[in-house]
Amino acid sequence: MRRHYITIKDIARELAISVSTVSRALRDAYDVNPKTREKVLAKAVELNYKPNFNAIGLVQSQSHHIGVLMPAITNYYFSTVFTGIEQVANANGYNLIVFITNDSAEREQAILQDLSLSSLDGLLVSVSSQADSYAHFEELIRNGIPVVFFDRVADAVLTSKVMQDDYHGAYEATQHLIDQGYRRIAHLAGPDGLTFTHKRRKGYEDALTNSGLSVQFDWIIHSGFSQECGFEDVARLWELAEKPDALFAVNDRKAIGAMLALKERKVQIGKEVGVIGFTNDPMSQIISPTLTTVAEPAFEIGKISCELLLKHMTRKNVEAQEVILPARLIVRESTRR
Amino acid sequence: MRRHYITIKDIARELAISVSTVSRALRDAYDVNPKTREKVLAKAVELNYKPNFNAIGLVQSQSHHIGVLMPAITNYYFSTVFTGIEQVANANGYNLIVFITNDSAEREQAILQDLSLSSLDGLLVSVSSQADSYAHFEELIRNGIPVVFFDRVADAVLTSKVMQDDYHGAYEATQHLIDQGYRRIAHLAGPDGLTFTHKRRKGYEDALTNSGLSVQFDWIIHSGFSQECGFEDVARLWELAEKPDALFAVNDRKAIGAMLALKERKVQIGKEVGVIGFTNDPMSQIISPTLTTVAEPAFEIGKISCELLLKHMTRKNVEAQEVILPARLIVRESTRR
DNA sequence: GTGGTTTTCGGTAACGTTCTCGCTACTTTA
DNA sequence: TAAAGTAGCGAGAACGTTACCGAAAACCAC
Repeated sequence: MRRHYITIKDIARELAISVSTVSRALRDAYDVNPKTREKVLAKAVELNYKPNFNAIGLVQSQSHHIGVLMPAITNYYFSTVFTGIEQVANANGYNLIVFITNDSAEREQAILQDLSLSSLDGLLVSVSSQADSYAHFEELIRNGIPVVFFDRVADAVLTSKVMQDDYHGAYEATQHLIDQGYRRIAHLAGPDGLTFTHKRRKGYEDALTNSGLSVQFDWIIHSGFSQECGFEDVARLWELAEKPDALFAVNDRKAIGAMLALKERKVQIGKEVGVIGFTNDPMSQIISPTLTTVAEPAFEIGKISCELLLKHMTRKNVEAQEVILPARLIVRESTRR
Repeated sequence: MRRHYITIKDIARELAISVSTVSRALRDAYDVNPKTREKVLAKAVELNYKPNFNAIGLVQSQSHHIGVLMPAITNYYFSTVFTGIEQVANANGYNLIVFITNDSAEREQAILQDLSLSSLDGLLVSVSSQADSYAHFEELIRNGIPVVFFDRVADAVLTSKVMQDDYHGAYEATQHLIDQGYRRIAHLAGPDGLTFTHKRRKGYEDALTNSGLSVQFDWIIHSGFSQECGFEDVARLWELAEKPDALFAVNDRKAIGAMLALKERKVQIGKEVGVIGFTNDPMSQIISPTLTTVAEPAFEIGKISCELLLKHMTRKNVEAQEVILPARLIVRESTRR
């Protein structure tokens, strides 16, 4: 199992100089003659020297690794956020270690439990929807490993957070439905434990009351994020005596599930019942009628999260900040009468 | 930047025993009294000891990291493969380091160039479509770092590969079109450089000739994987004097782009022109008419790739093998007349 | 009891790198 | 021309852990 690679000792021996000098030459050229530096660099290329990050990490107590902990990667939003993270991390010479929780609180706990403090310089997190304890994150931060939350944030933890404008996005979405003449607007909400679930619900409720419409609690259904959940939510709503004439879903997948359920009931989407989602998943342009939605700047969120984390990692005592990026209403056919 | 954590030295000091004993007790209990082992374990929990993987990696010359190098992660196929990889890696105590090439050969080269040999125990790869040189992979393998290819494999490199049955999947897809009575079948093919592009094209061509149909070269268009490419390909095909009456696309996104182009031209999909894709992207069930496709076992491919890599990593001289998983035709509306 | 095993433990080197400090030799200054 | 400064380099310790080997202690059989 043991392998031997070219080390700075090999370079030193071949050039008959000390390892200290080689080490200095390879990094930055202070206290080293330009000529020797050239020689070292040339020899390093010749021998195809690659630094041993374990050794560097050991002596500097850092790893050049950033952790990314999130519920899933098989959907548009998370994979796009991740791509943004990757771009920034890579440009700054950091590698990404990915942990997928499958939206399970136990899994999240287990991952954080096993996490070696020495193997990560920082952590980007979107919490699972059933998470109940955030002690592990606080422990990480206490131990000098910065944590930045994105999208699904843990309010209680004092650190930087990056998210879209959930409240105003939801408000605008609901307002748009009202403007289109819909009056009995239901909300297919997300899991109860998440911050943005509440923000989006609040935006929905405020838009209703500000227009003089009452909030009807049996038109608000909390469930998961999947297409199936949206489908089932409609089934429940359509058992009510007074059915809604519009649906505001917490995300596009749920909205799509809802649309499929409406189609099954031969309900004309748009004309009879308006549907609006959240995310701007590419699917929203594929389904017919095309889905009105609130676009989240996923790629930007990834980039900014990572940039913020790097700031926390390199500078000391950067104070925690909340970055809220604007969400944008995109009107399509599903809310056109 | 320096941090201090609990080490085995701390445990040894508190228990007044040697670090060697602590080290043995924490790993596996040979040469250590069960009682002392218990004491060590208890103290480790009490002090919240976390092993330093840099130090372990340094002395054992391994990292407990597996690299995953792929063109993108923002699509159904790759993100699902990745989830499969993650499941196996995690179950075996390995972390995943992700590299995204954005399907750029230069980017891929740069990543491999910078790769520290000590920071990875193995690598899973899906090559970029413009890749021209595979020397870096061979160098890795020579240096004792196993490489396993999945989906987009590099034929020339002698190592294990995992893929779906591209040839038979394409053959079956084309045969299905023929069985449905389509006769002028075009192929929206993938980039020319990739192995599976050729396999799928071969399957398509063989199915045609075996049914006595001729292969018409202006009905075969090679382009990228995106929806836009599919859209443009149809535009080109519809300029021809003799238009096709069916389209076999190399993947679902392209098929969907093609469907959008057909809809724009008021062509009735299924009835007038059949369309079939490849992948079984969830979008294929959302679009209407729903898209007939060839399902790839993406999750399985991820799992098996990682299992195979682990085998190469742990056992010596495991011989390279090619695993080909069956692809499954799923008939939907887009090929129903 | 004596000699020989076996069990259990500790000392020390090693992994590849950086870091601190001190030394030499050359250059500058008065 | 001597004193002072500076550029360039090397020796050795340190980072946290495992691996190897030898020694002490406990056990066993006769």
